[in-house]
Amino acid sequence: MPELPEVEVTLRSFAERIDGAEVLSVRLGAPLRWPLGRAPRLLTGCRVGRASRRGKYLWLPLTQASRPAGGLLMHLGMSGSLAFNHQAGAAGKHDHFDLVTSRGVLRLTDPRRFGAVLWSAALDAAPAATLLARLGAEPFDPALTGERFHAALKRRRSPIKAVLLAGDIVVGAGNIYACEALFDAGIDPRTRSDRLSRPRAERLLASVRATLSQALALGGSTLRDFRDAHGMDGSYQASARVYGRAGEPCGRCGTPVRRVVQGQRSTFFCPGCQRR
DNA sequence: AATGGCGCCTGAACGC
DNA sequence: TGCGTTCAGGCGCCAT
Repeated sequence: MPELPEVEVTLRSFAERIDGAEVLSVRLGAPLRWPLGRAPRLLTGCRVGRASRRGKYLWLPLTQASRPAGGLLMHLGMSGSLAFNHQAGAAGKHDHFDLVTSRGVLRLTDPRRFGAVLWSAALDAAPAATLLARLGAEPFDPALTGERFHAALKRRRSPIKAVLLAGDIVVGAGNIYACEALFDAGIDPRTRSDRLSRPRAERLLASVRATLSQALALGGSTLRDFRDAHGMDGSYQASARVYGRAGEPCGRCGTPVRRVVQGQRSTFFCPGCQRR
C-alpha cells in the first residue's frame, strides 16, 4: 500500500496527538517482518516524543524519566496501516501491534505482515541505522539537485523504473508514483538509467517531486484499504494517468496504456508519450 | 559495487 | 460453489 505520500499522511494524522503520551502497555499480535527486539514491559512508562519519517519508515522516539529510551521504527510494508484512536476495539486477526498510551491506542493493521515495528536504542544505532543507511535522498531535500540526481543515475545501468523503485538514489516513489512520475516526465520506464540526458534527469526529478506532492495533497492513494490514522481514504488513485490503466486510452494522446513487467513488478506507461 | 531474483504472507479477483 | 492461478502499494538478502 504505502508509498511516501501515504506514510507522510499517516504521520501527520497522529504525530501531534501522540506527542507527549505515556505508554501504558503494548500488545503484540502475529509476528511481523522482524521481532520487536525489546521486552514490551520495558516500553511501559516511557513517554512518546515527536514522530518523524525517513523514506517509508516512521520513527517514534521514546524517553524514560526524561532520558532517551530509544524508539520504535515502523514500516507499513505492502498492506499496513496505522490507526490512532481513543479506544481500540477488540483486536482483529490482522491487528498485530497496539501501543496503548494515555492519549489513545496506536494500532498497526497489516494483512500481509510485510510491515515491521522494531525497537532501536537510537535512530543512529543498530538496527534502525542499518536499515536507514541504504536509503537515498529525501525527494524534497534541496541538497538533491538536478546535477547530483543526474550524476547518480549515470552510475546505474538498470531501467530507470527499477532505479526509482530501488530507492537508493531517491526514496519515496513506489510502484504507483514511479510509473506516474515517468509518465509526467515523458520517459519510457525501460530506458537505461545511465542513458538519460541531464535535462531529462532534471525533468524526472521535478516530476517525482510534483507527483509526490500532488499525491500528498490528495491524501495519498487508497487502492484497497489505505486509510490515514483518522480512517480517511486518499483519493490520488482517481487521478493516476497510467497506473492500473492498461488498455485504456492515454488521456494525453489516446494511445492505449501498456503494462509490462520489470523486476517482477507491473509497470504502466504510454508508448505514445513516453520515449526512450 | 551493482544487478537480478527470491521470499516473506494473506486476500481478492478471475477463469474454469 | 469450489478450486487453482494470478496479482497486489515493499524491501532485505543472496549469489553472481
